[in-house]
Amino acid sequence: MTDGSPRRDTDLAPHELRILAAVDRERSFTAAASALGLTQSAVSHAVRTLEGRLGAVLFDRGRHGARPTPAGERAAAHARQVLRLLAALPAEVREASTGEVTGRPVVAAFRSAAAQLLPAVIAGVTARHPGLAPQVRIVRELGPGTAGEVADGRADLGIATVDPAAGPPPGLVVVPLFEESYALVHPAGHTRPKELPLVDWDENCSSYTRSWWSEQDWLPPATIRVEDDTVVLSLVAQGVGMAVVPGLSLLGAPPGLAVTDLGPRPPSRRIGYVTTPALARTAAVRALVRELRSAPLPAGLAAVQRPSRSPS
Amino acid sequence: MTDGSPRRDTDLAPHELRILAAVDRERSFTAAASALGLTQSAVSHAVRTLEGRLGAVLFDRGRHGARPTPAGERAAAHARQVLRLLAALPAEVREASTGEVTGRPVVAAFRSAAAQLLPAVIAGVTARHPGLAPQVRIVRELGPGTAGEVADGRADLGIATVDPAAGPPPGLVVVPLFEESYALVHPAGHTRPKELPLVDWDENCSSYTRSWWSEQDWLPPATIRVEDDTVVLSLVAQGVGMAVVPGLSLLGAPPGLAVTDLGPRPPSRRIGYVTTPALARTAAVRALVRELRSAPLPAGLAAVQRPSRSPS
DNA sequence: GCCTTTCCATGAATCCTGTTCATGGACCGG
DNA sequence: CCGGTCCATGAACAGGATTCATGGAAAGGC
Repeated sequence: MTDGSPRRDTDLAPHELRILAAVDRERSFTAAASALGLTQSAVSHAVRTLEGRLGAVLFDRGRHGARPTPAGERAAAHARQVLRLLAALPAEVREASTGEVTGRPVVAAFRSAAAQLLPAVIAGVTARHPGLAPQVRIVRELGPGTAGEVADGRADLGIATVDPAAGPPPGLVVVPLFEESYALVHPAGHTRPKELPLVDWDENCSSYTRSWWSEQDWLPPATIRVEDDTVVLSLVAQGVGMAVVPGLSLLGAPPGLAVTDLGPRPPSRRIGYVTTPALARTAAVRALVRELRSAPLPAGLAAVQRPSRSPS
Repeated sequence: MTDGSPRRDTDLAPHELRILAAVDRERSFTAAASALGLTQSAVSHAVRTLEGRLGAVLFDRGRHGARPTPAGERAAAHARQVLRLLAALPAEVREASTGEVTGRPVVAAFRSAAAQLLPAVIAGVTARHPGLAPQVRIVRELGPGTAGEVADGRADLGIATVDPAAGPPPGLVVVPLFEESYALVHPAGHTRPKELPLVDWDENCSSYTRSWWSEQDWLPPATIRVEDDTVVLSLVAQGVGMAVVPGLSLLGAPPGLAVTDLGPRPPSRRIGYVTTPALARTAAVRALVRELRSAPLPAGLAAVQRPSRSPS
């Protein structure tokens, strides 16, 4: 049932996958070639034969370079996933043979998590496994966000906000780890913070706070939208407005801020990790997840009950 | 960034992974070779270079063949995963490029929906996607009903009656599609149908008609309960009683029946589809849902306003 | 013990194919 | 109209995967 494609001769070799990914990223054959240390001709030939084998045009060639078609995008994303898994293999073998955990897993995280959560995790995991050198990749939690990074093979592990209502995206494993409450920040010393405009930022998936807002009789007089939660905080610190921000964003906030609880049932969001089933079994990712679980919680975070594994 | 492990010379090619998997499975170089249509020598060479590249002994060679070491087992398991992922790539590209959807999705539906609603959908979707072969599974809408089939992984898509009051069950997506009115059926030519006993059936979740009944001053003299709506109709056709049935059940009714409207505000129920978030993203399920939406409405059904998608 | 069988190992030869080289064509901006 | 910048293409090259033809080692039969 999973089948359905006519058996082609050969399957795609790693270097072909790499070419695919490079062209997709660089949007140009020549750029991809030089990025890979190859000739433009090699890339051209490779893409050509690939397209023949897959029976689809993968890139629209034009004067402006090579734009991936929908098929090309899918192919490149899939290729990156395969490459990622492939890259994990040597480390796996090494771990099984010498018991040593190695590798350079890429962790994608949104800014505040990378800043407040990951340092302890990275420190802990490298202390435990000297051969492990995690790479952190900061990604805005917009659109596909960190989960998209994992899905597209650009990361092994993603730290993401988890919407418990939405099911996991296909092919990904999502596990909630922490629950994080939002709090009200306003300029220290301001007498009536509620009369200030609300400062919000793009990444703040307002769905987490929406239900809370709907229960309030208070509506902010205006909304200022900025790019980043750090900008939010500095604006608030300068007295421009107030904001409702999650706990992680508050850590490392500039001075001049006052924080007010949002009552007994503040809005909250969940933070967890995202990976693929295959990568979840690798020693490197397991070590990272274990460290994430055992790392000391920053203030404002609460561990989420660990769901017991249901027998399949 | 696309990188992941300390730079080895080359990374493992698919045929090497295949050899790894085959030797692990066959526990013999020669057997693996013949299974792959290769020479024993080729396998030997390949394993040798692999071991060199990975820096670990993968198989214990002995008189009885080749036994995988722990490292070899991990390597083979990982290799199989990579191969599986790799195998999925062509189908994915094909789907994205030609829009050709393949697969054998299972659709669970209650009888009348399967009989009146699905034929057009199946016909339409297979016409549009020759590679798609949906399976219909008729389920009595009792207890967990079609939603239960989806929740238990026995179906990809369920056609269910939707109670707008009840929230969606955890882990499922429920989307209403049609509104269907109930009507009164009675034997054709009967002078006083309201004096006949009411024929009802198990699946008829009376909650949809209850509020209507409570507004009537008319109460049927007796109730006959049967198993199935087709039985209801044939009993009514034989003059045994009258019944209040939804529009879908009326289609394809036996002759000898008269249908009477139940006034300006007849009881009604909603029919929609049920699936999981993950399945909702698959091309097969999406194609089916699209077809459900665009299929011509059988008489007696009205489309439900399509709720707009909230941004994530 | 010898001989046979069944494993895997190994070096040289072969064939395949990925890559480069050296072009050519299409298009855009001065 | 002329560089400049893309990608395409055919022929030549080079590297490596595979085969061929061996050899060594161990186990079982006699």
